[in-house]
Amino acid sequence: MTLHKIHVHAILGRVSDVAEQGLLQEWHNLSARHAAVFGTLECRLQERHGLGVTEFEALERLVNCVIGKCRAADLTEVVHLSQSATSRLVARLEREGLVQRALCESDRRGIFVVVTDEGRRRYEEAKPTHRAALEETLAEA
Amino acid sequence: MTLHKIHVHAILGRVSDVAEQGLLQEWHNLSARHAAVFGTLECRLQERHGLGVTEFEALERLVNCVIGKCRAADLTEVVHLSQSATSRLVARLEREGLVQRALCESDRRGIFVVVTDEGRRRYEEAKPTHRAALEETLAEA
DNA sequence: GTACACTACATGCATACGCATCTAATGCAA
DNA sequence: TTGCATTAGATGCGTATGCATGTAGTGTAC
Repeated sequence: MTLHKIHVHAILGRVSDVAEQGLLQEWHNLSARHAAVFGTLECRLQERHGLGVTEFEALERLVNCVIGKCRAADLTEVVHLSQSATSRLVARLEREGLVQRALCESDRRGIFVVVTDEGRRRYEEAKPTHRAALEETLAEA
Repeated sequence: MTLHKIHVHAILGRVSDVAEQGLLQEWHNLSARHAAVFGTLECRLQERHGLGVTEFEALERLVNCVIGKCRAADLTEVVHLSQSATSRLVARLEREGLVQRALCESDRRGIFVVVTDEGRRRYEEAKPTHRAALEETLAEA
């Protein structure tokens, strides 16, 4: 191996190290940022409105549906949770009277999740808290 | 209220709506991005190395300490978990032989968490998987 | 129509989490 | 020194999570 090749290796090594450090930094930023925002949201929504972040996001999705209902599977994408966790999330929301399960006539395996008036009320109540927390935690970076 | 003031209100209303939508979008991007990266990391590290994401990040912190040990509280910041969750994380790592708890002479309330040789080995083994997953999931956005 | 693969959602189970609390060590003040 | 507030970490408890699986409805191939 020539001296030249050794130098090339050393340089390529450093280049990939730099790239790796960049990725690592990006991931740590993302992670820290997410933890800060999610943590604040969870805390504020819980203490002031008795809602978890995922409960709130699910309600938001439902309220923004013109028909006020959507399939359980649609909620799964919104909350970034597993299918089973989403199922239990809907169960919690139903237990608190914020949504109702409705049969889906066109595909009787599925269900519609429907916001109740109480659900809309709780969502609208919590919305300013949610937005304020976002502004506070996202602005600072 | 004059017509002028009504217009100003309408404009300010739209301005704050736009700002709100921007924040919302930013949060949803952050959330989706985090879920994608974390989910992939968790999956790959678990199936190929039997490590969770937080276990890996804790090991990384320990290995990068020149002295190979740090206080339990230091790990809490790295993993973005509660103090109690960190305590149990250390317990899991210890049960698997990847770290050891050591008395901290200067402050006998605290402990040092020390990586074992096995811990270093498992970390170095998993590192390429971790980096590849980061590259894959962070590059695409 | 029957059989079979597939999909939507529910649920048992093991595990990880946060909160509240406990224990032990520290440090400061009277 | 004694007393008390504070801090580091461990742990009991209730809850949320994911995985694997169960149940029921759909759609297709024969």
